[in-house]
Amino acid sequence: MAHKHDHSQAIEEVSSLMPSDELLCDLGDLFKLFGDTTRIKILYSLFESELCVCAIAELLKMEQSAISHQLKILKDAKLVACRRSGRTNIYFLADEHVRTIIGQGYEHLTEDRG
Amino acid sequence: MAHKHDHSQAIEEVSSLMPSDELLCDLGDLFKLFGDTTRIKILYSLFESELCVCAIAELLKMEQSAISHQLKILKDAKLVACRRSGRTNIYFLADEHVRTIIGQGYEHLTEDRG
DNA sequence: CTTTCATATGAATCTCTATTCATATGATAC
DNA sequence: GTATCATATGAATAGAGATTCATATGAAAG
Repeated sequence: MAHKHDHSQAIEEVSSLMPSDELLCDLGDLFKLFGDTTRIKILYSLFESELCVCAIAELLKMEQSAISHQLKILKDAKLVACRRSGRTNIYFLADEHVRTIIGQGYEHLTEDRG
Repeated sequence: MAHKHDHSQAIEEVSSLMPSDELLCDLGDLFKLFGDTTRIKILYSLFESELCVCAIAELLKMEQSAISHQLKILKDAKLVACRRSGRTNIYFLADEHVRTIIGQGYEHLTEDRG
């Protein structure tokens, strides 16, 4: 903490531009949702059409329980929502930011460097 | 895995639109980098000016070692880079997508719902 | 060359979290 | 009602990862 060379000026400048700790924390939590391959796959699978739980499980070749747990996380974060249809729960994207955020990441990965 | 109701058609449609497993995995890894408050703060602090390690540590009120570890992760991912200046290492953003991706998350959090 | 400063790094710890297993809930069919 | 299907959920496990501590490296000053 006690450093010898001074950078208090730079720190002051940057400090004044930094968002609140709460917002920065929320930002981290938001991106954490996208930071898991299973959740990314689930979100991507809902890009074009709504799907029931077992369709997603079959598509991703994963257990139904694992998918349900992740869907709950995404639902709590309001990134997906669902509606009942008979015995099945149909999930769909609930936030258009999902597309743009994943799209930006996609661009970053597929874009030629330059 | 063996479900009784059929959704093979929906699965086929979605399957054909899904990116490769490798890309989806890379996407998850990319967002994982933004899914940590410390790394978000580091990246944000580099938005306006380059900074040395101990300036970041002082700014975030964290130990120098913790910052160094996270900077290594960000550097390995090519999101930041650094240059020597005497005894200090000056870090700076190495990828403009950092701004846009964080910006999208910021918009999502601060935008009025509607 | 020795000392000091700035940073990097390896190991250990601790926390967080994704998955699995077992089971509960909720809805339809019979 | 009972049986079956679809989903949700709690507990346990296991793996990943963030921080700390101690120490190593690397550069400049003396």
